Amino acid sequence: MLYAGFMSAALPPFPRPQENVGPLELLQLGTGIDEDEPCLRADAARNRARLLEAAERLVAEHGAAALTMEAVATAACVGKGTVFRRFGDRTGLLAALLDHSERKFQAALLSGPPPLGPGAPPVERLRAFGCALLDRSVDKLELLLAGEPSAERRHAFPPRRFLHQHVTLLLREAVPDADCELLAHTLMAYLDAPLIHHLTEQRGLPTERVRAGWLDLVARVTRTESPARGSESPATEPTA
Amino acid sequence: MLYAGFMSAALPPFPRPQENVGPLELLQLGTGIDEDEPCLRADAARNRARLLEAAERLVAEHGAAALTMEAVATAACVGKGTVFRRFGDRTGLLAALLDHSERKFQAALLSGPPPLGPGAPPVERLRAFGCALLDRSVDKLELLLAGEPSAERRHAFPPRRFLHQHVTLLLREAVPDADCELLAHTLMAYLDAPLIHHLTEQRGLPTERVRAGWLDLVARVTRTESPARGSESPATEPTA
DNA sequence: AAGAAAACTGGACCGCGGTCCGCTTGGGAT
DNA sequence: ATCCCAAGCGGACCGCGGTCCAGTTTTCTT
Repeated sequence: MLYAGFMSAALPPFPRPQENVGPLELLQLGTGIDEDEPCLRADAARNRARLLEAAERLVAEHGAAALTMEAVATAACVGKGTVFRRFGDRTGLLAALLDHSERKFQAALLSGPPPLGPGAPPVERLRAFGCALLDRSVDKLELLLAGEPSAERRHAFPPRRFLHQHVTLLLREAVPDADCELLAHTLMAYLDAPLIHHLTEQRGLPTERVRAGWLDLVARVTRTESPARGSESPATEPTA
Repeated sequence: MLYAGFMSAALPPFPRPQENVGPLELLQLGTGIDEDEPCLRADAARNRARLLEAAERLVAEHGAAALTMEAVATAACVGKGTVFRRFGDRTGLLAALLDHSERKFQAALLSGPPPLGPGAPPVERLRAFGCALLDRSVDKLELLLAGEPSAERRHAFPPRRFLHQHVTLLLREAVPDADCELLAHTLMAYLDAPLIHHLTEQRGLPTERVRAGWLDLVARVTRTESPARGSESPATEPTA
């Protein structure tokens, strides 16, 4: 079954899970996450807050992987159906938990100080982007892993699309005659939470090496030179 | 909860799911998939065959995404427990379905004719590798998507590790002074099934463009020149 | 203030992935 | 031929994600 838009082609479980974005084109310039409940009934808003608070507490207590929708509902003194109506599915709930951090990051990209925000040359912004996203991902790794969308939706998820779009734009400035959309996917893939998790937690690489890998990757992809290269050894690779 | 090895740290559901590889070091030189049941009781072997056949039929009939373990068990006239004992979990069953193709591909890499097999210069082998894997992935896309391991296990799965190792080795020949292990992750990420699915089915890119993207990526990562560049336009990018 | 439509609620319900455990069976050893 | 027991078996069982819908609450209209 193919998808026509963002949400599943099948009819949504309820009138509308509310937590999704509008038409696809919107997020091209928007934040990738719609504004906080534009018009939410008083009780609904209260329940939403309760749910988020409960979820946050449960994650802190038992870890994101162990978070169940039912437990959140119970902890918030609310019916299970309410959780799903509000957040669509487990992924949506986890995404909501990440929303704050997400927005902050997006804001920093769009209007923060350089080199992350506008004002610096594109390659420098790319470098900063990767390092910042790396930091953020390490920070929120548990939520990111637990909240990963299914394979079919992964690349269509608004936050990812937003970041991808950002990278694409920077690349177009840096390497105008390349297929920047594809190249952006490559760069984004390097920063994917499951990969970071694998590298840092399973393989035990120091984050410094991962960061150096990003800088090198940007250099290669944009066919520029690494900053500060040649003075230190080129990553020792204690492979196994 | 962190992982100590390949299978979950928790005790396996049965004595041993049988379908996994041995100790991690083994797959460094092995195929990444253990040999066909080295010693399997007659009835067990028969049931295994039945199960695979039934699964294949069900996938052909209803699609891989709709495949349920229970349905496979029923269709094979076998108890549900047997399916899980044999294949560990849904992912394992799907992996078994892909096993044939997997081995063929691995054999081609290890001992097939160049440029895929040994004998060609590393960069050329990388190019061929990507194109071949791309073809294979497009071919088996449905199974690959349906059988994707969970985020935590994804990069630790034997087939992936094997391919990653292969790319790492080629890269070490091509760019000796780079962090080839990380670079290999980047290259592998470009060939990930969910990304290919997104690009070809959701965004509608022609596979030709995706293939060109691979060749360009290899060129950039290895800091070489694209083959046949300059004659055609550099990927038109009909973005929005 | 009253009535009606829309939004929201909660918990019963379903299907599936995965586990458990008492029973069966295959295939050496004697 | 018989015994024995590890390997295998299967289906009852569990928990969770997700759906449904009859009833409730809020808010809009007049």
